[in-house]
Amino acid sequence: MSQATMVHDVLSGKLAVKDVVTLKGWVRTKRDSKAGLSFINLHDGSCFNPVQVVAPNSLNNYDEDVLALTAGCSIEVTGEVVESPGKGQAFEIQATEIKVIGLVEDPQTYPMAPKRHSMEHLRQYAHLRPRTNIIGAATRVRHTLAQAAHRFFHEQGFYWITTPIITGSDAEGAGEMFRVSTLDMANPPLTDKGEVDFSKDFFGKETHLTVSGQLNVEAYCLAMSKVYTFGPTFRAENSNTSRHLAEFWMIEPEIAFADLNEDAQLAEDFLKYIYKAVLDERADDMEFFAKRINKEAISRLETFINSSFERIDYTEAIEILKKSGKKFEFPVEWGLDLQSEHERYLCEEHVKNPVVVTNYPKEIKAFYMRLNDDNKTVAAMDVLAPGIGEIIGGSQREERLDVFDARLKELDLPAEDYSWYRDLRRYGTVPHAGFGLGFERAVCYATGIENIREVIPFPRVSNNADF
RNA sequence: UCCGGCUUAGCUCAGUGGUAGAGCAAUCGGCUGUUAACCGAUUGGUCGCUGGUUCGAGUCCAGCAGCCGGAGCCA
Repeated sequence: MSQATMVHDVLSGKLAVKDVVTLKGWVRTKRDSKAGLSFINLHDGSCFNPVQVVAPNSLNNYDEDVLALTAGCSIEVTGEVVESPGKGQAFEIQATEIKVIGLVEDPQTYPMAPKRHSMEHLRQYAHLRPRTNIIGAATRVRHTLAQAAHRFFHEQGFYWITTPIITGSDAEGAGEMFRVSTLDMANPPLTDKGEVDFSKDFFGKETHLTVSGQLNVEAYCLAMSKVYTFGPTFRAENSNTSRHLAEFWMIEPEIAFADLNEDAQLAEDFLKYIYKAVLDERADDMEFFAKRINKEAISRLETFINSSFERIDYTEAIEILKKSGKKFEFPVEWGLDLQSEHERYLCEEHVKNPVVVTNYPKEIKAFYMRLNDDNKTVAAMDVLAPGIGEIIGGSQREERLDVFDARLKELDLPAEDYSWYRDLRRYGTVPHAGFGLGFERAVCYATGIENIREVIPFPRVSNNADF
């Protein structure tokens, strides 16, 4: 690939005035001046702002090509970097040559016309929406968060474990699953009992898309000490909200010889690290989000990374909610799970910052969570963020085989389904803990974008797998 | 899955049972080192689909579809 100059190189001042460069990109807007020139705003994804290209009518293809340019056209521009005499940009390109690479077929119906569009409209054009300010900015922030996540773990001595996407385990216990099968659905092989015979299926058993890499990553944790997963996750739940996707990316660190406190500290350090990276590296995009999406987009991240998370025991949280004097739609009672409205009160009104709620009643939490000494609660935590709700769910895992087996029995789960997971408790077991972070929710929090479908390139939700 | 709402021009939306509207975009013209410029004009419609009520339905009713918001589930 040729070392093409990017818009970012020009606007950042990396290039010297009078350097002759060739830029390739897409037209965002064009303004013609009868003074004998046109102004073209060109973007190529390398940064938030487009570069202004000044096209004089002395160009030999000015009338036929330059005047015909509309939003979305792709062009190649050669010209000199100059200081801009106009307001709004320090540098611009004085074009000496403009080549049209691709015109827009019908400017009137081009879906990304230079005007305000609704998010629903952009979603219907998921293949064209990355050309817009907001999706471009969200894409860069998403990238920065992903890179920062890997960098954080790497610097802390974690190993990235790629856990399987297709799972033969029906014990992940985190929700409805998508089946993976090569059987002929119209005419499947049947057992004597008349049920579908999955022993004839591709893997010789029933398989699904993973709902969590946690159980697998625990195995690597109990050998490599500090590990994490970062990959796609699938939930076949018919949940229709701005916070859920059928396909999303999850980050799940797991640390050995650690308890819930260290887990919560890890979550805090991690979130602060990735959000600091966004503030440091994507100032241009964040400025846009603060201006157009959420006025507090930048300030709340600054507050976030400069204050320590409040930690509240579940039992304490119940007391706070009871004493709040607020009228809640759902009851507040020890033993009941916290509802969205309760979580929102805790982090948005009571603390006004992210809050870690710990030690939930065992009845409302998963089988693998470690039983506390009170025999009533488990060492679980939720990190709640204002505006998003639950951004992280984690726990210390039950490492004691006898306690784990008792818990399985209590929940009527067959021990044979957990044979390899039990092995981890039979051979050199150690206390360990981890959490799951919904990556898209983290992107929502960073950008202030409210709907999770805007922060993943091609969202998959029930009834919609277009593109 | 449940509750509520919406569906009218390329887009965003007005529209009181009686001739289909605006802004933006697009096109044309004017003006201008312009900044999602400004001024003027023009083009653009099976009012989501099916049925019903009515002399008459974009408007009222029913069904269906799609989308949006909230809830549940969760990350």
